[in-house]
Amino acid sequence: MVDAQVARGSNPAITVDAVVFTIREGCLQVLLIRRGRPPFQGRWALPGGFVESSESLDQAAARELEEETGVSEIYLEQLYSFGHPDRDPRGRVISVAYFALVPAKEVQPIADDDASEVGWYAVSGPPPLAFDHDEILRTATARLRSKLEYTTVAFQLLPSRFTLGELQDVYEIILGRPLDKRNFRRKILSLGVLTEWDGGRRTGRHRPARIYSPIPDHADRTREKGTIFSF
Amino acid sequence: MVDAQVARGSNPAITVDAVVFTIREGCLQVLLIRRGRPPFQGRWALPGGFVESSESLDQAAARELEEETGVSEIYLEQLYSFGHPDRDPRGRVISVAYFALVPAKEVQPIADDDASEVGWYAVSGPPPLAFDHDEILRTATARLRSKLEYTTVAFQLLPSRFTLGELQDVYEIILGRPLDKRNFRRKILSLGVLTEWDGGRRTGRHRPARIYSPIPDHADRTREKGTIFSF
DNA sequence: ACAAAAGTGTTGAGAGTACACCCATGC
DNA sequence: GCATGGGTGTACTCTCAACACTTTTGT
Repeated sequence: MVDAQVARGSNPAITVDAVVFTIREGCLQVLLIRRGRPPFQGRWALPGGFVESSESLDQAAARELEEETGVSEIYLEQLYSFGHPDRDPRGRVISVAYFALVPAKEVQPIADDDASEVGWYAVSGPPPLAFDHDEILRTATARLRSKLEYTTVAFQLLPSRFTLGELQDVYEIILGRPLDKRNFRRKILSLGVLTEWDGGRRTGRHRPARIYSPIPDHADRTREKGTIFSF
Repeated sequence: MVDAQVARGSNPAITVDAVVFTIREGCLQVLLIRRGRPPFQGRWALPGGFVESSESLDQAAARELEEETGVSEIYLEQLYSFGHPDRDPRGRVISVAYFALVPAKEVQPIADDDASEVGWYAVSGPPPLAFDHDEILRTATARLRSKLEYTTVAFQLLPSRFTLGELQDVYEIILGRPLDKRNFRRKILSLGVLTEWDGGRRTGRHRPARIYSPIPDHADRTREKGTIFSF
């Protein structure tokens, strides 16, 4: 964030903030940066920044995200806009929040000049956050849980190839409860959006697992009627 | 809209635009105003205006809506933010769109100085709209259809007391297909959010109908698991 | 051999869907 | 008496939920 932009003109400033989720260390985590300047200097905050004049909101969010994570082509969707008049002590700042899902292994957070530190934190116990970012985080978490049940966004938290066991882990972590393995597999496979990859099995300490990947043109299914999932 | 606000400072201007739906003349209609000044002078547009410095986005939307309709306490929810750099020919303007539902009989649109005319138009065949308001309208219509199926927002399109026949008409109009009367009534009543009003029946040309109203603390049910409706 | 994750079917309950007739009133 | 919307029940289908054991590998 650049302070100079806040006060210019009579119009509010517009920022784009991103809630970037991943699954790491067995829990749902969110990407935070430590602020290098006031206000809230030293406080953790969601990555974000001002919208530039030639870019759309989606482009601004994608650019910010690429700056913080080095990754483009990640799942990104607009979440909600936050505009309480006193949410930023510097003046009127409206934040258009986005919500992103990344596979943990493909992302190495990058600290830039505004952010002295970058890190992943468990959503269940985040540090105190700057501005109203705790509210934004709660909103995003609720949206993620909700979308798990009627879309296939969860695939975005995994690499392009994964086993059904890994996928089930993602669901169980986010929903916070165990799921029945047989019902889970039957339902996922019946969606017809996964194909078995015949390049091998996931080898490990135990019985090798089949590897699946989303079918090529699979844009995350949203519900046409009824829920896709209701575990 | 006030032109002067667009260009001030380097920040984008922020507007709040509202997609106000109602059921009228047997179809889903939207409130439009005819623009009294350029750009798009004479073109129909969604009601809206700039956010004032001391108000939140929700408050700005509610204020604009009250100015256009004379009604407060209407159902209003944030829809989406639109920010393509060239969506407004005057310069960078970001619109936070809201979505509102009103009972037709309780609203008498009011023309103000910026709007030479105000009127209801069928969503199925609206006139050409200013800016990207056709995209906003499509987004809002999709959201309304979607929310019909897992919430009870449809109640907001009717007065506080209504018959099940009137409610079914609302669903059929918005979803665009006939519903089975027996299944509809069973499902709505099984939600337990309506109470029969014992002050009388809806008398008319035919057999008098029972009158219901939402139970007092009924905040529109969102789904806990599964869909509430899947007709 | 044993520990650990992979993989596989069936049954019962509940929700959704389809479907047809009588009732009460105004005209 | 007739036209019109109000009001009611049942049978079939399909999806969801609960539940336990065998297989395959690494160590």
